[in-house]
Amino acid sequence: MTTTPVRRGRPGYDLDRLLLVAAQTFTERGYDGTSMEDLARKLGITKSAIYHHVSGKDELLRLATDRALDGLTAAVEATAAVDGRAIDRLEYVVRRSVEVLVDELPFVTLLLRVRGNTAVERHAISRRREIDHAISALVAQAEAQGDVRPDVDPALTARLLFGMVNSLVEWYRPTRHGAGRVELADAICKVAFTGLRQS
Amino acid sequence: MTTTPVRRGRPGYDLDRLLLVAAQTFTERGYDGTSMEDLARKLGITKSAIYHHVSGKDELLRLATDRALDGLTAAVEATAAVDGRAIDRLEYVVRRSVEVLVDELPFVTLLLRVRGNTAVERHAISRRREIDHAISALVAQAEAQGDVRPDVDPALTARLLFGMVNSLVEWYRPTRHGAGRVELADAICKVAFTGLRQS
DNA sequence: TTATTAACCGACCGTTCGGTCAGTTGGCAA
DNA sequence: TTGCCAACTGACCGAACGGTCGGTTAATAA
Repeated sequence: MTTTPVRRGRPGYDLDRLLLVAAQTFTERGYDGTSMEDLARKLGITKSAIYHHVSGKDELLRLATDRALDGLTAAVEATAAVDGRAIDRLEYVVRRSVEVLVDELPFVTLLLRVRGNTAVERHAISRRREIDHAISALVAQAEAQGDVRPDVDPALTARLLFGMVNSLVEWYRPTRHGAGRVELADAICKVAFTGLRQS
Repeated sequence: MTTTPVRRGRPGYDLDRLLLVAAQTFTERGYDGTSMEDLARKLGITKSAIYHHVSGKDELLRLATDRALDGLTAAVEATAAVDGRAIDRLEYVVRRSVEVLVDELPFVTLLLRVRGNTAVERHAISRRREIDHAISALVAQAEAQGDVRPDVDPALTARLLFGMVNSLVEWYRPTRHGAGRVELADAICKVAFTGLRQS
């Protein structure tokens, strides 16, 4: 059981609330387009107060992207525990990924915008690449087992699949309390695995 | 037959070359992350020389995104001339879109990163929305004709389809002279229309 | 040769940026 | 009621930003 740590001193923002606002604003205005003043104004505190919580702007980015990556990594790792054919594990990781995208939308959206111009961004991209490789290997395995179409390169298939899944951050807007999360995953799996054509 | 317009005065960069470097750099470092000095350095000219060609940074963005939008709009409009069922026109517009994405990669990539924080960005998003609506209507029509699966909302289907298509800008890197453009469109159509599952 | 024209240079301006620092505020435990 | 400590403030700094301007360079047309 998790006990709330004893909060001492003057109450105010904790890191979680700060991170959420930072991730949302970085996504909305872009990392470079967001000034520390912008964040401070949204939080209702001064710029220098932010430096009480983090060492600088790039630590905000690091913590926010790490949060998304931790969720996605957990989704991929949970897949290993699923038994069955590779294609079943693939569908499972798609469903888990959709859940993470919805639950951690501001952080995953930010992650998917990162391009690798700073050390923090390169670290995030490196972690993303590991996840992509794991999924790509899963697709290749499913193809070797005869469950994925053999006429398309598995690496390309994996990219198209997660191109579709990740596009979620471009248009999905949360309804109250993540309603329809499962229905969304259902629809994505239907279209991705059996195609949009009526057969 | 197009005649090259008579170039007078001191030779140097023209708008096209400038736009290409601008689009590439905006994509790589982000619009706000790119300074006019950065562009000047890449072009081998001074910052002020850029202002001879354009009125300011945001005009560079406008011209670059317009170029992508003109290509995509042309792809959608060409679809109207195709006869046959709606699903055939849908496949046609996917293929034409892939061509545009490949041919105008730096400009389309930039367009897909734009978020709507300035007037120029909002204009680009507005034009994009028109294109999205046209494609969404096409999917709805194909579903009404019984050629697209009826168990997924057509608007969602359209988003997933072009989520997949547009993801191309995230991983596609040009081979010399656009080789494999058709094969790429083939693979995307296969996966999108009939699914990645071997049936 | 000369006029015309496009392309370009370098110094400069006001503003905003990320970040620093010495001090102040306020809730809680003892 | 006192002492502690996390949370926060406001003034400030050097650097980088987008943009301006008056003048210069190098091609072509006449």
